[in-house]
Amino acid sequence: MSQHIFVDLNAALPPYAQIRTQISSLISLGELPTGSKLPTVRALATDLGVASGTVARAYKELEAAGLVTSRRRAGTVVNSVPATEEISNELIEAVDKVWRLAREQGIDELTVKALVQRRTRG
Amino acid sequence: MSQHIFVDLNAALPPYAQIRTQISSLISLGELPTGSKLPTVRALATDLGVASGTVARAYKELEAAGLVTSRRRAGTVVNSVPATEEISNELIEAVDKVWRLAREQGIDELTVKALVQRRTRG
DNA sequence: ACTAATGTAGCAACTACTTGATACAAACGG
DNA sequence: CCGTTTGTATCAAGTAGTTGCTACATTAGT
Repeated sequence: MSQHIFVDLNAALPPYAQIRTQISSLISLGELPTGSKLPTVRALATDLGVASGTVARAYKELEAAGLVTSRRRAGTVVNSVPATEEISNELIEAVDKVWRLAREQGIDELTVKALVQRRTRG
Repeated sequence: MSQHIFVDLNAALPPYAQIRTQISSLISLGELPTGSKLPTVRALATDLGVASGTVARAYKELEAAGLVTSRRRAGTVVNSVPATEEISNELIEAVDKVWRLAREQGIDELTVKALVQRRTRG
Protein backbone atom coordinates (compact mmCIF):
# COMPACT_ATOMS: atom_id res chain seq x y z
CA MET A 1 0.00 0.00 0.00
CA SER A 2 2.79 2.38 0.74
CA GLN A 3 3.69 2.54 -2.94
CA HIS A 4 0.62 4.75 -3.24
CA ILE A 5 1.71 7.16 -0.54
CA PHE A 6 4.10 9.98 -1.22
CA VAL A 7 5.33 12.75 1.05
CA ASP A 8 6.70 15.96 -0.38
CA LEU A 9 8.86 17.48 2.34
CA ASN A 10 8.92 20.79 0.50
CA ALA A 11 5.16 21.12 0.38
CA ALA A 12 3.37 23.65 2.52
CA LEU A 13 1.09 20.94 3.90
CA PRO A 14 2.87 19.19 6.82
CA PRO A 15 3.89 15.55 6.24
CA TYR A 16 1.42 14.12 8.72
CA ALA A 17 -1.46 15.83 6.88
CA GLN A 18 -0.27 14.58 3.48
CA ILE A 19 -0.24 11.02 4.78
CA ARG A 20 -3.63 11.36 6.39
CA THR A 21 -5.18 12.85 3.25
CA GLN A 22 -3.74 10.25 0.92
CA ILE A 23 -4.82 7.32 3.04
CA SER A 24 -8.32 8.68 3.47
CA SER A 25 -8.52 9.12 -0.30
CA LEU A 26 -7.45 5.54 -0.89
CA ILE A 27 -10.13 4.40 1.52
CA SER A 28 -12.90 6.50 0.01
CA LEU A 29 -11.98 5.41 -3.52
CA GLY A 30 -12.24 1.79 -2.50
CA GLU A 31 -8.58 1.14 -3.14
CA LEU A 32 -8.14 0.24 0.52
CA PRO A 33 -11.16 -1.95 1.15
CA THR A 34 -12.67 -2.75 4.51
CA GLY A 35 -10.40 -4.96 6.55
CA SER A 36 -7.20 -3.91 4.79
CA LYS A 37 -4.24 -3.74 7.04
CA LEU A 38 -2.17 -0.56 6.87
CA PRO A 39 1.60 -0.81 7.12
CA THR A 40 2.94 -0.47 10.62
CA VAL A 41 3.84 2.96 11.86
CA ARG A 42 7.52 2.03 11.75
CA ALA A 43 7.41 0.46 8.31
CA LEU A 44 5.59 3.35 6.66
CA ALA A 45 7.88 5.85 8.41
CA THR A 46 10.91 4.07 7.00
CA ASP A 47 9.38 3.84 3.53
CA LEU A 48 8.53 7.54 3.46
CA GLY A 49 11.67 8.77 5.17
CA VAL A 50 9.81 10.44 8.02
CA ALA A 51 9.75 9.92 11.79
CA SER A 52 7.48 7.26 13.22
CA GLY A 53 5.76 9.94 15.32
CA THR A 54 4.74 11.63 12.08
CA VAL A 55 3.01 8.52 10.73
CA ALA A 56 1.55 7.83 14.18
CA ARG A 57 -0.06 11.24 14.11
CA ALA A 58 -1.64 10.56 10.73
CA TYR A 59 -2.96 7.19 11.90
CA LYS A 60 -4.30 8.77 15.07
CA GLU A 61 -6.29 11.32 13.09
CA LEU A 62 -7.59 8.65 10.69
CA GLU A 63 -8.80 6.71 13.72
CA ALA A 64 -10.39 9.82 15.19
CA ALA A 65 -12.21 10.25 11.87
CA GLY A 66 -13.57 6.74 12.18
CA LEU A 67 -11.80 5.46 9.07
CA VAL A 68 -9.48 2.94 10.74
CA THR A 69 -8.98 1.10 14.01
CA SER A 70 -5.57 0.76 15.63
CA ARG A 71 -4.66 -1.81 18.25
CA ARG A 72 -1.28 -2.63 19.75
CA ARG A 73 0.22 -5.76 18.25
CA ALA A 74 -2.68 -6.10 15.87
CA GLY A 75 -1.88 -3.08 13.78
CA THR A 76 -4.16 -0.63 11.95
CA VAL A 77 -7.11 -1.84 9.92
CA VAL A 78 -9.60 -0.12 7.59
CA ASN A 79 -13.08 0.08 9.09
CA SER A 80 -16.19 -0.86 7.21
CA VAL A 81 -17.99 2.29 6.17
CA PRO A 82 -21.76 2.69 6.28
CA ALA A 83 -23.46 2.25 2.92
CA THR A 84 -20.75 3.79 0.82
CA GLU A 85 -21.80 3.64 -2.76
CA GLU A 86 -19.30 2.13 -5.07
CA ILE A 87 -18.04 4.64 -7.56
CA SER A 88 -19.90 4.06 -10.79
CA ASN A 89 -18.32 3.81 -14.21
CA GLU A 90 -20.63 6.62 -15.20
CA LEU A 91 -19.00 8.92 -12.65
CA ILE A 92 -15.51 7.85 -13.62
CA GLU A 93 -16.30 8.54 -17.27
CA ALA A 94 -17.67 11.94 -16.38
CA VAL A 95 -14.44 12.76 -14.57
CA ASP A 96 -12.39 11.47 -17.50
CA LYS A 97 -14.41 13.69 -19.83
CA VAL A 98 -13.54 16.70 -17.69
CA TRP A 99 -9.84 15.92 -18.06
CA ARG A 100 -10.18 15.24 -21.79
CA LEU A 101 -11.93 18.55 -22.43
CA ALA A 102 -9.38 20.36 -20.30
CA ARG A 103 -6.51 18.87 -22.28
CA GLU A 104 -8.16 19.72 -25.59
CA GLN A 105 -8.75 23.27 -24.44
CA GLY A 106 -5.33 23.83 -22.94
CA ILE A 107 -6.60 24.22 -19.38
CA ASP A 108 -3.91 23.38 -16.85
CA GLU A 109 -4.33 20.98 -13.96
CA LEU A 110 -4.48 23.55 -11.18
CA THR A 111 -7.19 25.43 -13.05
CA VAL A 112 -9.25 22.28 -13.45
CA LYS A 113 -9.00 21.56 -9.77
CA ALA A 114 -9.88 25.14 -8.94
CA LEU A 115 -12.94 24.82 -11.19
CA VAL A 116 -14.00 21.58 -9.54
CA GLN A 117 -13.67 23.29 -6.16
CA ARG A 118 -15.59 26.33 -7.39
CA ARG A 119 -18.42 24.33 -8.87
CA THR A 120 -18.74 22.13 -5.82
CA ARG A 121 -22.29 21.68 -4.72
CA GLY A 122 -21.39 22.92 -1.24
CA MET B 1 -12.02 40.48 -3.82
CA SER B 2 -11.29 39.60 -0.27
CA GLN B 3 -14.83 38.35 0.15
CA HIS B 4 -13.68 35.42 -1.90
CA ILE B 5 -10.72 34.61 0.34
CA PHE B 6 -11.09 32.62 3.49
CA VAL B 7 -8.44 31.42 5.94
CA ASP B 8 -9.10 28.48 8.22
CA LEU B 9 -6.69 28.85 11.14
CA ASN B 10 -7.36 25.27 12.20
CA ALA B 11 -6.42 23.78 8.85
CA ALA B 12 -3.18 21.88 8.47
CA LEU B 13 -2.19 24.08 5.53
CA PRO B 14 -0.52 27.24 6.84
CA PRO B 15 -2.45 30.49 6.33
CA TYR B 16 0.03 31.96 3.84
CA ALA B 17 -0.42 28.89 1.62
CA GLN B 18 -4.23 29.04 1.81
CA ILE B 19 -4.15 32.66 0.67
CA ARG B 20 -1.68 31.95 -2.13
CA THR B 21 -3.73 28.99 -3.38
CA GLN B 22 -7.04 30.80 -3.32
CA ILE B 23 -5.72 33.86 -5.14
CA SER B 24 -4.01 31.77 -7.78
CA SER B 25 -7.29 29.88 -8.28
CA LEU B 26 -9.20 33.13 -8.72
CA ILE B 27 -6.67 34.23 -11.32
CA SER B 28 -6.71 30.96 -13.24
CA LEU B 29 -10.52 30.89 -13.25
CA GLY B 30 -10.63 34.37 -14.70
CA GLU B 31 -12.36 35.78 -11.67
CA LEU B 32 -9.38 38.09 -11.15
CA PRO B 33 -8.72 39.31 -14.65
CA THR B 34 -5.51 40.81 -15.95
CA GLY B 35 -4.88 44.20 -14.44
CA SER B 36 -7.00 43.59 -11.34
CA LYS B 37 -5.62 45.18 -8.25
CA LEU B 38 -5.33 42.98 -5.19
CA PRO B 39 -6.17 44.46 -1.79
CA THR B 40 -3.17 45.88 0.04
CA VAL B 41 -1.22 43.63 2.31
CA ARG B 42 -2.53 45.50 5.32
CA ALA B 43 -6.15 45.54 4.19
CA LEU B 44 -6.29 41.83 3.39
CA ALA B 45 -4.51 41.01 6.63
CA THR B 46 -7.11 42.93 8.59
CA ASP B 47 -9.96 41.34 6.66
CA LEU B 48 -8.66 37.83 7.24
CA GLY B 49 -7.52 38.34 10.80
CA VAL B 50 -3.90 37.44 10.07
CA ALA B 51 -0.61 39.32 10.34
CA SER B 52 0.43 41.51 7.41
CA GLY B 53 3.63 39.44 7.11
CA THR B 54 1.48 36.41 6.39
CA VAL B 55 -0.30 38.09 3.46
CA ALA B 56 3.00 39.57 2.31
CA ARG B 57 4.42 36.09 2.10
CA ALA B 58 1.52 34.88 -0.02
CA TYR B 59 1.89 37.88 -2.35
CA LYS B 60 5.64 37.33 -2.61
CA GLU B 61 5.10 33.76 -3.71
CA LEU B 62 2.42 34.74 -6.21
CA GLU B 63 4.89 37.23 -7.66
CA ALA B 64 7.62 34.58 -7.75
CA ALA B 65 5.19 32.39 -9.70
CA GLY B 66 4.70 35.17 -12.21
CA LEU B 67 1.01 35.64 -11.49
CA VAL B 68 1.16 39.17 -10.10
CA THR B 69 3.44 42.16 -9.91
CA SER B 70 3.96 44.11 -6.69
CA ARG B 71 5.29 47.64 -6.48
CA ARG B 72 5.56 49.96 -3.53
CA ARG B 73 2.83 52.61 -3.52
CA ALA B 74 1.28 51.07 -6.62
CA GLY B 75 0.12 47.87 -4.98
CA THR B 76 -0.19 44.36 -6.39
CA VAL B 77 -1.68 43.74 -9.83
CA VAL B 78 -2.64 40.62 -11.74
CA ASN B 79 -0.32 39.93 -14.68
CA SER B 80 -1.55 39.13 -18.12
CA VAL B 81 -1.09 35.43 -18.72
CA PRO B 82 0.10 33.97 -22.03
CA ALA B 83 -2.68 32.56 -24.17
CA THR B 84 -4.84 31.25 -21.39
CA GLU B 85 -7.90 29.74 -22.83
CA GLU B 86 -11.09 30.98 -21.38
CA ILE B 87 -12.93 28.20 -19.60
CA SER B 88 -15.62 26.92 -21.92
CA ASN B 89 -19.21 26.34 -20.98
CA GLU B 90 -18.70 22.80 -22.17
CA LEU B 91 -16.05 22.23 -19.52
CA ILE B 92 -18.14 23.89 -16.82
CA GLU B 93 -21.08 21.69 -17.74
CA ALA B 94 -18.89 18.61 -17.61
CA VAL B 95 -17.78 19.56 -14.11
CA ASP B 96 -21.35 20.22 -13.06
CA LYS B 97 -22.34 16.79 -14.39
CA VAL B 98 -19.69 15.21 -12.21
CA TRP B 99 -21.17 16.90 -9.14
CA ARG B 100 -24.72 16.01 -10.16
CA LEU B 101 -23.85 12.32 -10.60
CA ALA B 102 -21.97 12.32 -7.32
CA ARG B 103 -24.96 13.77 -5.50
CA GLU B 104 -27.34 11.27 -7.08
CA GLN B 105 -25.05 8.41 -6.14
CA GLY B 106 -24.33 9.52 -2.61
CA ILE B 107 -20.64 10.13 -3.19
CA ASP B 108 -19.23 12.65 -0.74
CA GLU B 109 -17.20 15.69 -1.66
CA LEU B 110 -13.80 14.44 -0.50
CA THR B 111 -14.26 11.25 -2.50
CA VAL B 112 -15.09 13.25 -5.64
CA LYS B 113 -11.98 15.34 -5.22
CA ALA B 114 -9.91 12.23 -4.58
CA LEU B 115 -11.33 10.72 -7.77
CA VAL B 116 -10.53 13.87 -9.76
CA GLN B 117 -7.01 13.73 -8.41
CA ARG B 118 -6.72 10.03 -9.18
CA ARG B 119 -7.99 10.38 -12.70
CA THR B 120 -5.79 13.35 -13.45
CA ARG B 121 -4.12 13.08 -16.78
CA GLY B 122 -0.70 13.41 -15.14
C1' DA C 1 3.80 -18.29 29.82
C1' DC C 2 6.82 -15.95 27.17
C1' DT C 3 8.46 -13.43 23.31
C1' DA C 4 7.83 -10.44 19.75
C1' DA C 5 5.21 -7.09 17.23
C1' DT C 6 2.74 -3.18 17.29
C1' DG C 7 0.81 1.43 18.76
C1' DT C 8 1.40 5.24 21.95
C1' DA C 9 3.75 8.64 24.71
C1' DG C 10 7.25 11.63 25.94
C1' DC C 11 11.60 14.05 25.50
C1' DA C 12 15.17 17.56 23.89
C1' DA C 13 16.57 19.87 20.06
C1' DC C 14 15.65 21.88 15.98
C1' DT C 15 13.09 24.18 12.13
C1' DA C 16 9.11 26.55 10.41
C1' DC C 17 5.31 29.59 10.86
C1' DT C 18 2.79 33.40 12.89
C1' DT C 19 2.12 37.51 15.45
C1' DG C 20 2.36 42.38 16.34
C1' DA C 21 5.06 45.82 15.85
C1' DT C 22 8.38 49.00 13.92
C1' DA C 23 11.03 50.94 10.39
C1' DC C 24 12.55 51.70 5.77
C1' DA C 25 12.20 52.71 0.97
C1' DA C 26 9.85 53.13 -3.37
C1' DA C 27 6.73 55.75 -5.71
C1' DC C 28 2.24 57.91 -6.55
C1' DG C 29 -0.73 61.99 -6.21
C1' DG C 30 -1.53 66.66 -5.20
C1' DC D 1 8.63 68.89 -3.46
C1' DC D 2 6.21 66.78 0.10
C1' DG D 3 3.09 63.77 2.25
C1' DT D 4 0.88 59.61 1.94
C1' DT D 5 0.37 54.98 0.53
C1' DT D 6 2.15 50.76 -0.29
C1' DG D 7 5.37 46.66 -0.17
C1' DT D 8 9.32 44.73 2.24
C1' DA D 9 12.33 43.57 6.00
C1' DT D 10 13.39 42.59 10.58
C1' DC D 11 12.69 41.50 15.34
C1' DA D 12 11.40 38.90 19.72
C1' DA D 13 8.19 35.88 21.37
C1' DG D 14 5.24 32.31 20.88
C1' DT D 15 3.17 28.03 18.77
C1' DA D 16 3.40 24.05 15.79
C1' DG D 17 5.68 20.36 13.52
C1' DT D 18 9.48 17.13 13.01
C1' DT D 19 13.28 14.28 14.30
C1' DG D 20 15.46 10.43 16.54
C1' DC D 21 15.18 8.05 20.25
C1' DT D 22 13.67 5.54 24.29
C1' DA D 23 10.31 3.38 26.95
C1' DC D 24 5.92 1.49 27.99
C1' DA D 25 1.80 -1.23 27.38
C1' DT D 26 -1.21 -4.01 24.78
C1' DT D 27 -1.81 -8.13 22.58
C1' DA D 28 -1.04 -11.71 19.14
C1' DG D 29 1.39 -15.93 18.16
C1' DT D 30 3.90 -19.83 19.46
